[in-house]
Amino acid sequence: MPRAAATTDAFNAVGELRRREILSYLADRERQVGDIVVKLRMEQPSVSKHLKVLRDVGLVRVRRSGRHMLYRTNGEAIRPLYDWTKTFERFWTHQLQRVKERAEAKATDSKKT
Amino acid sequence: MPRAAATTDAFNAVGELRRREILSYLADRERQVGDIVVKLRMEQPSVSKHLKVLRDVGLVRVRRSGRHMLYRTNGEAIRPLYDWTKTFERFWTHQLQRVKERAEAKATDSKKT
DNA sequence: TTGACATATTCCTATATCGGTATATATTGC
DNA sequence: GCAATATATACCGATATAGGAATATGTCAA
Repeated sequence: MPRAAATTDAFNAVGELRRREILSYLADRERQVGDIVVKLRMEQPSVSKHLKVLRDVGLVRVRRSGRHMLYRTNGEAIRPLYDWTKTFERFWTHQLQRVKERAEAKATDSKKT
Repeated sequence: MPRAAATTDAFNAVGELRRREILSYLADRERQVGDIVVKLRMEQPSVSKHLKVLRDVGLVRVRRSGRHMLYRTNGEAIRPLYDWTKTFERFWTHQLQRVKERAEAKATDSKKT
């Protein structure tokens, strides 16, 4: 059994580097497919296919404008990923805490000497 | 060409639901493989294989203790994922902002009437 | 209507899984 | 050393890709 279809799971969809690049590129503003092709230097069919996956999983939105299709990132769909990763936040904030404490301890030592 | 190997990319490794479950389970404390098997109701070989992927990509750490292997989540390795998702944070914070503003506007309206 | 442009879809191939079963490799206690 | 326990690895089958090339679909402009 292979992995769950990318079109089913945002985590999975984002597992592909190219798709992350596309999402970042489409975060700022609407872009047409051709812009992605040029900017990210990918084949047009490849871009269309990635966009389909992202659309199916709700990570991007589209609207037609004449001959063009304008895509943009649906940032809110990334929130579940953010929330999940955030449950591990203590791992690095504690790390910073420790670094900070050590620095302070050192500063105190310096004063003593 | 299939997707980049899961052992190469933490995003990809985390694209698998079972592995996310394992990571969450191993976040609190060290656990031996058998515990994961029982808790998450997975076949032992399956767990070992997922753990190998997670190990290869640095998402978990191991140490041997007698006959057991003790695994724990390396939370810091999740930080890059957190950082990436966080670049989209404005999408939902702005959303909240708007909700808040609308609520305030409504409150003001009520006062007026 | 026709041609040009923009995007989507289809077909093909190679490959990376995932789960399951069987087996191999520790490590401990007797 | 040997049985028992814990974990890892090997092998198999089914399937979901990802990219490339070719083609289909859709839309505008003349």
